[in-house]
Amino acid sequence: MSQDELIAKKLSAMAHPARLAIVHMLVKAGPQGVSASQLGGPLDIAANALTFHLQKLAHAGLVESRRSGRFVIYTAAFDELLNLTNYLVGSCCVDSAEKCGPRCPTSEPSPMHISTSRGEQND
Amino acid sequence: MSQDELIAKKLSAMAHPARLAIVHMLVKAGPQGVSASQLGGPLDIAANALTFHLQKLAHAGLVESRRSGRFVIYTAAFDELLNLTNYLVGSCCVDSAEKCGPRCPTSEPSPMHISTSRGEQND
DNA sequence: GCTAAACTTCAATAATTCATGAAATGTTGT
DNA sequence: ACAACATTTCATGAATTATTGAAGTTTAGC
Repeated sequence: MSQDELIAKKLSAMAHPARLAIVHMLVKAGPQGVSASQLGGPLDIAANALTFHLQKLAHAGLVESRRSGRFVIYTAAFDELLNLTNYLVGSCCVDSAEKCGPRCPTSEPSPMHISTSRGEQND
Repeated sequence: MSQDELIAKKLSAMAHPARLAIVHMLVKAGPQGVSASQLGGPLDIAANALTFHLQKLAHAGLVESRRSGRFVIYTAAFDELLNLTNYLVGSCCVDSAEKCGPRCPTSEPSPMHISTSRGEQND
């Protein structure tokens, strides 16, 4: 899977209002995570639909899950999310830096520039 | 259109390898932009397919176009892209900041936090 | 073991998206 | 006006994605 295909898959996973809201809740919640039912309640998503969406996000590597009693706790995959955002604007105007204005995201070092130790995912 | 729907639309627009490659080329090119044929050539996309993809991106507000002679020059909508990336990780662990680690993207101010003067888009 | 709760799987349908070929539009130069 | 180039529009079919209802699995408590 090419880099672009991998990134497109992640974007595609988030390109749905329900899933975006899920990711947002998980990002807000931080590393402690949120159980599936805690997500489904406020967002008003049926249980099976919730599973569908969470699996899509998990398959794209954007969320992780662990079991805790009868609950399944989901957490955002922060590294992957940061990778993603960095990719989107991380190479602004490399072909013509001198023509880019002061708001260019690469004009000053950003804390977004992190590297993970993960290899490429093989579907 | 809700905030989530608007963001989902933008993500959806980029959730395709060809469109992602287009955005990447435009971001790399900076404000000067690139003509449609200059995009289509290297990416090996048929002219009509290219139009399809560019329109999807334009409709999501991620690219802008202007005519220059017989060419149509496309540029990335940098503000919108930055808005987008900021949205994705901009509210990390607001519900439990103390439990988030040092890599939390909100743990130090980021140059990504910009505000635009644009109102909400009404489709 | 039984029951309820939390979650997942399955199956069918509806809706959207993408690729392709053919035709049309707009622009430049002769 | 004409020819060539750049881009867009239109129409079709294939493929993917989302929604819904029903049934199945795992865990905790009695």
